[in-house]
Amino acid sequence: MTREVKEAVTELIREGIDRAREKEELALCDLPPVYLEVPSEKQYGDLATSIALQLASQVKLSPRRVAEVIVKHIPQSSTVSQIEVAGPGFINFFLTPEALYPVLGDIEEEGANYGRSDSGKGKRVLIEFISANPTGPLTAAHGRHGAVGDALANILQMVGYRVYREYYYNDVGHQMDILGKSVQARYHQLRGEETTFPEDDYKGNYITHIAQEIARECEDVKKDLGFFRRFAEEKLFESIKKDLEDFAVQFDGWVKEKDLYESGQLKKTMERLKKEGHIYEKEGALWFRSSRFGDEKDRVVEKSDGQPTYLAPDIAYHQNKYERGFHCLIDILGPDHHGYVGRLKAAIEALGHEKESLRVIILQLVSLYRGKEKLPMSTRAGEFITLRQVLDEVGKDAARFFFLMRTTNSHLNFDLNLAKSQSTENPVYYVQYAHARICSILEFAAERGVEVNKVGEVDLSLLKEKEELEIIKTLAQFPEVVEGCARALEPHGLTSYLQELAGGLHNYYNKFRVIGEDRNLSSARLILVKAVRTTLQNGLHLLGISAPEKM
RNA sequence: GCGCCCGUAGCUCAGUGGAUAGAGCGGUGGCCUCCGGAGCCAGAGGUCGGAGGUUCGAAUCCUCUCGGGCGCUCCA
Repeated sequence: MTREVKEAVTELIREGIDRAREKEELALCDLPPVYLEVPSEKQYGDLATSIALQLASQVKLSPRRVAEVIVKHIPQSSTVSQIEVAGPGFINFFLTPEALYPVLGDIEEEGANYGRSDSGKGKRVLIEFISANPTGPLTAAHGRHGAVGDALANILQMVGYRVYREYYYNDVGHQMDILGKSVQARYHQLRGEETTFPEDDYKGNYITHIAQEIARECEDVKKDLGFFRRFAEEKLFESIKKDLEDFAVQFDGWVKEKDLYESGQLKKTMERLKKEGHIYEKEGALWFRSSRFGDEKDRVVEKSDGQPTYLAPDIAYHQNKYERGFHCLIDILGPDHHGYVGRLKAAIEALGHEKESLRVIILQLVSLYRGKEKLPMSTRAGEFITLRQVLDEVGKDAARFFFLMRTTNSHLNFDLNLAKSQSTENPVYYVQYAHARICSILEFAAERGVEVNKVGEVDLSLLKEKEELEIIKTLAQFPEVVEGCARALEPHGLTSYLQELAGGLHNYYNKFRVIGEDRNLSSARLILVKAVRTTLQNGLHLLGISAPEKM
């Protein structure tokens, strides 16, 4: 509901309470804040408050009695048509159509900005996601990270944060060595030469493809391990960037581990921790005293062979984020990294930052299905479905919608057959179809010479069908839905909202004609469906999904 | 053994301490002379894994327990 309406109703409730107090019908000392909610079911009205239940014990009356007393003293108003006391003591408000119509004007005026707010107050946020190392192609699981990270960034921008999207990867160290050795061994094998594969080698077909490419294109190059490693990294990164581009996932910055060594950031950060007494030596290794900051035990940051562990550059990286002026960090990590959160938070606290300034989303696993059949997902064994395969098979829009449909902390079952099917079962088409349908209505209006007017030129009070008012109420909720998604760092609320809005439109379309004999009525209804179209567009845009005019 | 996530309709899942726990799909029965049937409508389907507790009120919070997943390394 719009803020204006909510404020008006809240004011009515306060007035009701005040008057009851003056007449000494409520012995009240302390008034808690009055909250309004949108009731779970339509029969309970458009807005409701549980204030009477909260006050009951204080004023020593039954909750229902408190509600009745308050309602008795609420003055008449043009926004509210009916007030009821229901259930254990809820006060339910039914809004007048006149209170709803202004939403249509707001949407027309704000257009692509409908749903925007400034609640983020321009605060700078760095959101880091995917951050897959270039040791193989992006998998379907990375697809979920990409979809969630990108959509979340869009949503946060919409509510007034300044958002920076970043991808971090390790381009030095053990894993990259194994990558180089895997390609090298495969290359020698292709040439029929004797070779040994490293332990834990990467086994995917892409290793062979890279080796073949080297055999084809790099006849005269000196081929030491460094060469294989660099070549593989470059090739894999090219393909990662291409995948992201086709998946419409944007990044503002790329940070590689090597940068942290070369800029001195790693050294600087470690020295600061040492100086402040957060690092100690034991058994030839350097340990970070993370247990002092709530981690379950201390962690090695430099191994006894002098090499840093994975944690060290990661601490330096996060410190670097703060030094660049970001004081609100979001990391999206896989469930295999949840044990990592404690030490990371310990580190940022040791470096003088608020623990709460880092929010970590643990994004649960993706299981791919083809109908009933579960598909294998093992990076090491080289048996996995790549993001590229998903994109080729179901397309960007369906893939993104499916990745976004669930809460981040529950496992996602992704049925490729379902995502691919252009049928009623597939929610992404359901939503897009509503958009295309409205475009088609507008086209029809143009053919018939029905003018598409502005809100001010139309008699909106002709919109009095129950379905029309329901749609307007749904439209009015959009800004709050976006706000809620931002607050919870959960984009999935938007997918269900869009399904609901599309459902309202389809239902309406089947029951009523937008373009009919009555010109004035047609004009009013055109305003309504245009507002639905704008809102669908805005919602889909936030999710990175297209809003096609024809399908 | 310890930590995190999940357990809600046949299936996939929503549900920020509030009302008779919702939606989509599937299954059943209807709706195309009509702006796009990739659509709509109607009815069926539940001991919210289980047991205690907290309070005016618990799917939601706490404790225990059972099932599934993922971690628990001087790996990344």
